[in-house]
Amino acid sequence: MTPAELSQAVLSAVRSAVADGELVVPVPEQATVERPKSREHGDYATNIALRLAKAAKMPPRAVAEVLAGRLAQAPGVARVDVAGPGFLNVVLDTAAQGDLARQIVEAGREYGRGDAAKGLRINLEFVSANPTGPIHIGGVRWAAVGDSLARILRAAGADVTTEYYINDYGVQIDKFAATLQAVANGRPVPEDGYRGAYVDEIAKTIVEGNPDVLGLAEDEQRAVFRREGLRLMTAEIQRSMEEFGTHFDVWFSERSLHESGAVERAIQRLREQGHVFERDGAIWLRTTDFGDDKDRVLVKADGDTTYFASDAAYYLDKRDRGNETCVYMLGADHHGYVGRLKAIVACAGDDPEHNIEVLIGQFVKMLKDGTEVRMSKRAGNIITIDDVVDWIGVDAARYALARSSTDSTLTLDIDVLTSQKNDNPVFYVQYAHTRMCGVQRNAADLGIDKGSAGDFRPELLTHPRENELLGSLAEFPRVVATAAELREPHRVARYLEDLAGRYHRFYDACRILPFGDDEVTDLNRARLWLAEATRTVLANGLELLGVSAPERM
RNA sequence: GCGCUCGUAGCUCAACGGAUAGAGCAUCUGACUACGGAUCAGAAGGUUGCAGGUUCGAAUCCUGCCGAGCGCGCCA
Repeated sequence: MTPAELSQAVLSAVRSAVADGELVVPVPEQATVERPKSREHGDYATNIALRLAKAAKMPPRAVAEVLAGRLAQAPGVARVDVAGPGFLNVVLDTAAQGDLARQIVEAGREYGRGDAAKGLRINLEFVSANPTGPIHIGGVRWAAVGDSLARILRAAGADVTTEYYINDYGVQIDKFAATLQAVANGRPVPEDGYRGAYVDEIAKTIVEGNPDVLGLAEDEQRAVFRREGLRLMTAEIQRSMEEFGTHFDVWFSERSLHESGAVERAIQRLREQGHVFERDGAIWLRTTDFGDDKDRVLVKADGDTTYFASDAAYYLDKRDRGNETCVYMLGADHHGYVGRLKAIVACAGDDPEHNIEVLIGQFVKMLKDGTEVRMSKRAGNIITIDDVVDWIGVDAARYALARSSTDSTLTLDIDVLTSQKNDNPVFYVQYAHTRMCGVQRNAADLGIDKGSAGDFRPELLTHPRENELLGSLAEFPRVVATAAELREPHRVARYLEDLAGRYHRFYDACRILPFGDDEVTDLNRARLWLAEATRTVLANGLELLGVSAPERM
């Protein structure tokens, strides 16, 4: 008995009551069924009566009374009570609930996957940091969250392309090249240049790879440092991302948009849509037609195209590649772009409510000795993705960054990260997984097998801890679907922490394997099914977060 | 000034409009001669920034105020 099946049973009860004339309401499309916080409220509760009360012109409790008797007849339902303002509290038949363990074990890696986002072609762009330095802690948050979101959306059935936009065109790259050139020549870093050990390393690498470069004319030197600096830094970022378990299907070059003429074509297309105009010698897009607070320049009076023009071209390119929805994950410092990005979509004749989604995430704040560390790429005091991985490893880093909502700023204490690595909840989750693996090893040593599905006796799983564990396992598919729908990977992490806690408490209260030379009972085998089901969900969930599920720790 | 986001336990953070607002860390008290104690049991900790409103019900939605971060270029 899954929540989805129970939800259908609730709707059947409503239909039945309506058919009998005891309830005069339109039958709703969905009925929410949730796990009550308190076990006294049964295995599941539904607020359907509260929702229908107004339409039925009846008190909520009266509606509940009408539905309770009918719902109690559903297969797998043991009892239905009316409680509080009109909730229906449902107690499941033990065997019906316990059978879920078998379903999960048999589904294996497929358990949790669904079709909530089936048919959607989504382009997910995240990180996209300038290739003028290593990825810093802020970018790492997007790497962890974005990559998890891609995995979750795919689990929900979506066709996802992950993408990194390389800003390899424009003045920032020029400044980076100038910095490298200055350092290589032993000159001081320019006022608006970049600082940090990585600058010295890259400059050194370029000179080693191009021994003659310092003999070239200034302009020619600059070109070499520009080209090589960009190449090396991009490769470095790609290496960091892959080591972080974050894979991008497409590394998209901004410069390629200019070289291929895509920017020109984009402006032409927008012109044909009737939203382009000229003023003061520049070419503008009338984004204010679609809610932007001011119009935006596409081509400056000096003839250069703007970054905004690149954005427009990039969006159209993504769409031309078959992406139905383009998701942008941006930092809080870019929230001002939302209006103009949506306006691009609208100006192009697309639907800004469907073809684009802009997710704004807050910063990661770093604490050292109790005070905030202000980072600046220019000043060179950044904390990089490699630093964080060195301190706590990929698993702990990804988990720490992905377990909270991106709506709120996240504060990480460097002293805690570097010294007490055990306080990361990921270990709690991973340990639950290794515990089950340990039980399996012991079972194998003892020659104990959980037996075939036909011998599994789910009705023996009557302990309250077993019941709670089963209830949590049943939630997993809904958690994945909700995380995908709301674009909130942290829901998966929070769920896993809850599940791990229930497993640990079950493990503490319910002996799985027989003691000493005791006979192997059906209960032992039933618990092996339950434990294996839990291990499956923990592994599947950790996979969605890009975190390993170790067999030993 | 205008706009976006946020304000929840000492700290870090949860809670698709649902019942008594939850975890972890830190603090205190217990449980190791049987599945790995990176665990478990328990205690303590809150006027969800403040004030109104919407309704069966608000941390959540609306309005105003207070506070924090960020953004308002023919920069990228």
